[in-house]
This record gives sequence, C-alpha cells and structure tokens, in this order.
Amino acid sequence: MRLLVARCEVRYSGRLSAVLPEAVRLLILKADGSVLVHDDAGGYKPLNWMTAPTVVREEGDRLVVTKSKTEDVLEIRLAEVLSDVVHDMGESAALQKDGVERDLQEALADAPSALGEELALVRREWQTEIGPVDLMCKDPDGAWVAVEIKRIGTIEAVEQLTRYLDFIRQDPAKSECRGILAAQVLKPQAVALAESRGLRCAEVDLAVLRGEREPDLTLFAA
Amino acid sequence: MRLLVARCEVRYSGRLSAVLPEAVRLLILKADGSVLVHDDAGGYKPLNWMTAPTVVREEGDRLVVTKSKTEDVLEIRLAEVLSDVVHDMGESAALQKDGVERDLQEALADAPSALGEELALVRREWQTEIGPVDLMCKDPDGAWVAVEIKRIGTIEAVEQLTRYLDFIRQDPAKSECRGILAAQVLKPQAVALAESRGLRCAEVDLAVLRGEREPDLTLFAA
DNA sequence: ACTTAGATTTCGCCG
DNA sequence: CGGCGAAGTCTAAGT
Repeated sequence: MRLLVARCEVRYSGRLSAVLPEAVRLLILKADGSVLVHDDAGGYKPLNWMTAPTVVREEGDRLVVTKSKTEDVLEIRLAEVLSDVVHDMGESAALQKDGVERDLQEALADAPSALGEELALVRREWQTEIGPVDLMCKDPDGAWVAVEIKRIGTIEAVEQLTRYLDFIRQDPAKSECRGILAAQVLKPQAVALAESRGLRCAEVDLAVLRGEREPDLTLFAA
Repeated sequence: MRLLVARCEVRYSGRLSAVLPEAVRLLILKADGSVLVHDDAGGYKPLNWMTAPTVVREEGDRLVVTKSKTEDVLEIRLAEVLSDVVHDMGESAALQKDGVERDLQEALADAPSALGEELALVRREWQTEIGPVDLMCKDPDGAWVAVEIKRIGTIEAVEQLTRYLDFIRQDPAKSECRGILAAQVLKPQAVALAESRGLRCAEVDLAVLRGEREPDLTLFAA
C-alpha cells in the first residue's frame, strides 16, 4: 500500500465529471489497484476514487488512473508531495459479521411462530418469477403466508412484498396467500402502507429469537 | 489526520457485530473524529469505521471509538504499530460535480421536447402528497404528462412514477395524466414494467441535451 | 431531529 | 457478464 500526502488537484471523468480543487489530500494506492482520495474530514467516503482493477500511470507530476473497458479516468496533478511511503501489509483476513439480514432470516426460519401467530415453515428462499420470497409458511388452517424479512422495514420493503404477492397469488392454489413484513425496526409509514394493503407487520428482535434475551413481558405483567 | 499502519484486531458492535481478525491494516483518524480501517485491497469501503462525530479514547494498546447517543462501539487492539504519523492537511475545498440527476433535470426542464414529443414545461418539482414529480408538462392537446428523471432507469423508478401517478390522477382534471420515465440508461426490465403499465420511457444524453454533442444520426443516414 | 431520495453508491450472489 | 438486492449503506436536502 502506497500512502501519499500531497497538495494536488483531482479530476474525474466517466459516469460524471468532477473537479477537486487543489488542496492537501491523502492518496491511497492499494495493492489491487484501487485508488482513493481522502480529505481530513467527512469520513467514510473518498472524495474521488477508482475501484480495482485499474491501470495507474505516472506521467511527471501526474497520476493517471484508468479502467479498461470503461471511459473512466481519474487524473491527479501533484503540486507538492509532503509524504510518500509504501507499506507491505502482508496477509489479510476477512471481516466476520453477525446480525445481518441473513442471520435474522435463519433465526426466523427456526422459529417462524415468533412472528406472532402459529406458522409452519414450508421453504426458505421460495422462488418466484421475480425473485425469492424469504420465507413461505402455512398457518394452522393450511393457508399460505409469505414473509419478507428486512433489518429495517421501509416503504420499499412493502412494495417488494406486494410485488411478490402479486405473482404468488396468480397460482390459484395460493390466491389467498397472506403477507407478513418482518423487521427489527419498522418505519411507521411502512406499517401504514402495509396495513392499507392488508399486509401484517411484525417487529422481531434477533437476540430474543436466539433465546439470548427474554422477551420484554413487563407490559403484560400484573 | 493521523495515519497508523498497525497489526491489529478490530471489533465493532452496534447495528451488528463484526470481528476483523488480527492483521496489518491502515487506520485513518480524521480531524472531524471519523475513524477508518482500510485493508490493502478491496478499495472504496473501509473494513470497519465510525463516522463523525465520535469520541476516541486511547487505553493502553486499545483505541476505543464511541458515538454519543448510540450504542456503537469500535474497538481497535493494537498488536504492533509499524507507523504512526500525523499530517496537518490545512484548508480543504469542496468537490464540484457535474452530470448528476439534478443536472439532467435542469437540462430537460430547458428542453422537454428532447423526450421525443412536443412538451411544454408547466413546473419543475411539482408537489404531490407523497413527494415531488421531477417535471410536470403538457402536450399539444393540453394533456398532462408527468416526467420522472433518473440517471439510471430501474424497476424502482417505474414504481416511484407509478406511485406519483396514482396520486396525480386522483385529481379529476388530471385523471388522464400520462407518465414518462427519462434516464441516461434504461434497464430492459424497467422498460418492460413501464410498458406493461402504459408508461413511456425515454433515453436521454446530457451532452446532446446541452448541444455539446450532436445526436447520433448515422443510423438513419442514407 | 427526522425522513426521503440520490449515489461515479459498492458489494456480493446467482443466473 | 448482467441483473437484483443488501448495506453498520453514507450523505445531503427538505420539513
């Protein structure tokens, strides 16, 4: 990894055009060809960048970064180099995450009745023509129930579940299929839209699902 | 800006839990409190991070980054510091962009007929109950036409335009309002969905709109 | 402060 | 390789 701290001007041209006026920036040139231009504020996002794979050419005081197969060009004009160091980072290791949507889906697949009614899982990732429904279940009456799972339940999630149901209900055997939107956090507007479409919403807690934490029963306690 | 190159292990806990096994990483501590953990590959996104504002504490071989008002915690255990430098970046300057959706909207507002039919602009950002329609126009027959503008026309853009039209058409005077999805790039599936809903699609080129480039007429040339 | 929509979104999966 | 959906999305703008 090469780290440059330099006063420079950066121009990007490709999906759009952008000019970054001359100032002191941090330039990161990664081993895989990625190039990032960071400022001393406004974290997370680089001001300019080019994702790998790239071709980096050094032409005098300019670094020209291009991508094959696209017309993207990132041009960095170095006015003053304050620091230029290279570090050998050696072996890496991947980030391990827990608590993403998939984890919630697995937990709910193991205990679908956590959705507030007695449900039996028929299949996870039930395929429809337009994509997979997260959970397909049956209630005690044998009625079909499609479940869309999100970490955050938004109006978009309701739209998505609606699209799935439109397709699922085309099958006469499932014309009465119900829909449930399950999420760790439900936006009020999503709940409103869902109810107006006859869809049920359920807020679920991953830790409770896994039995790591007891459900909050104080509201119902005597 | 403080740049650390160190062999370290990083743990994040908050919206989810994540563990980054011990390896050599680049740590960026920005002036505004942002903390980024970057690897030597996989550009753009940091492996772990915390956006400003933050509170950074140094406890022995650990950097503990927290955010007030949330339960987010980023904990970095430094096993071996290979480099630790601070740079004064001085004044900055903002990035100037051209070619984003807003620019496309302005260009189309100036020349709505570039959408392939004679249209007169009535208003930009026409307010509906659920948000603003990008352009509201009238055709030569005096019929209303709502235009949704996107850089990339996806199925989601069709859904959005559909939602707008549902509201617009509730007004008896606009019950026949047509809809056009305008984009620099149209996804085939979006075109298919739009057509199935009686919506028209139009692909537009910003440079052509601005008269910087002539429309490609070679296909029709003798 | 909260919500909405854009982003050079990036990124990963699956066809 | 394209399409689709998730992301600790982030970020800026509007209310």
